[in-house]
Amino acid sequence: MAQLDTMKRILDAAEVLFAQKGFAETSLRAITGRAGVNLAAVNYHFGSKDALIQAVFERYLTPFCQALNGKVEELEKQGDVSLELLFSLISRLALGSQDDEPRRAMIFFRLAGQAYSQPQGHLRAYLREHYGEVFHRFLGLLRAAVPEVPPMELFWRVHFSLGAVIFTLSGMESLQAISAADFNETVTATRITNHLLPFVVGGLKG
Amino acid sequence: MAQLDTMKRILDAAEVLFAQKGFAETSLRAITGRAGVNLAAVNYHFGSKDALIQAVFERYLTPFCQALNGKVEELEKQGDVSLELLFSLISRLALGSQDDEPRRAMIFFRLAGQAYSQPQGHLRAYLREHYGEVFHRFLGLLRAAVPEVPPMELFWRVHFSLGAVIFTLSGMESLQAISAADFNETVTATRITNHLLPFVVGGLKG
DNA sequence: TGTACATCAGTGAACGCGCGTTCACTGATGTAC
DNA sequence: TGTACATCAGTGAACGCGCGTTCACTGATGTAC
Repeated sequence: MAQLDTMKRILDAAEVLFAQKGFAETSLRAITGRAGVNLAAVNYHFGSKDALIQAVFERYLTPFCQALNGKVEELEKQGDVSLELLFSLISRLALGSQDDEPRRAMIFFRLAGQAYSQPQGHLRAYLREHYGEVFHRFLGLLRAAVPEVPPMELFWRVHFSLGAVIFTLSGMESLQAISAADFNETVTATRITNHLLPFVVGGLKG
Repeated sequence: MAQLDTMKRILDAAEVLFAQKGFAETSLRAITGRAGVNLAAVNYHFGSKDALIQAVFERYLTPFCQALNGKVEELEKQGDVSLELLFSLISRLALGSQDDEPRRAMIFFRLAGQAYSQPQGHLRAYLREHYGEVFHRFLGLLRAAVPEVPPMELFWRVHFSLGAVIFTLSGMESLQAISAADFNETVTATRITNHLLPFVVGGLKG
């Protein structure tokens, strides 16, 4: 147990447990137990439980948004971008930016769903502040891809799409069970994305 | 304070608070405080907090599903039903089945979202057992309305639609703020539904 | 009609429990002289 | 090279707090004889 990897062990454990059971339902004792570190280590390294939650987001979002930012810049110069291309870009970045399996992406979307549905939303405010700019630039590309949809309508439809994605990837565990029973296809994040793409594209066009 | 309305007062308060802050984050003390009744009254009337949660669902879902059941029966005889008709049916029932404002519907969808994302899902199992049949009959009508979409694809798209609806109505408070800032339109459940309908229809058709 | 008892909605105070956080402490590593 | 001190990751035990639940109790209403 080297010095520096205590933080990493905590982040890894927290990520999994937060996704599995939610922020409030996951205790620091559960996290430190899973990570094999001392209870007080969380407060020592992160300061508080809230700060730990934020750190979990940061570790995923920062590389993702950096990659997205680069791609957006590229596409802005290029012009004339299709909806399909934009969404396959997002899904490739979300699923593949990490070098481990897409389980990370699933975890992340579960977290995002929770962050979004937290009513007081200090976490949402934080995300908006740090990653809002990339989001707006992406929205610009989107607007150009479907010029026939008025801005307000597009705002709504992007939100609906976000809902479909987050809701689906949040509940993958239960979908796993249902899908395996009714059709014998195992559920993976990649496969879900393949189903999602035509739905979202169809929905955005109306 | 008559005898029987203590239960109603508790249910009313719980409904609002659960929707506002979530199940786990809402304490019995907050509920009974808002309802103006004694803390112990919840356990006296409902047995436990979990049972109270279930009762809140029942009070909304039972009349809704009864109404839906009747309509489905009607449409099954009729045959040749369009997607648009099916979804406007659902939205009319969800928004209008109660005699008070559609705030109830918003609350309900918020609750549904939470129930769905609870991983252990005893509540989900309960809902499935009690209201699963109506859902399956409705799904049959849906299948007939878009025969060109294969069953598995439809399964996924229905799930995506559910996600869009629940996610959106769950987060209405925050959307309220964003929408009011960017476009000056106040957000109501009815208005959201009008935006949702073309999105869902478009998405289902692919 | 009057008395004894049962039922039931509601109450106030306390229970034990798990939570996030704090604090005094240890022991290893680095730095100054 | 040796000693004194500072820094820092990590620890174990305890803290107070809010939670869901329980329990003995009250007081009103209904019922039997």
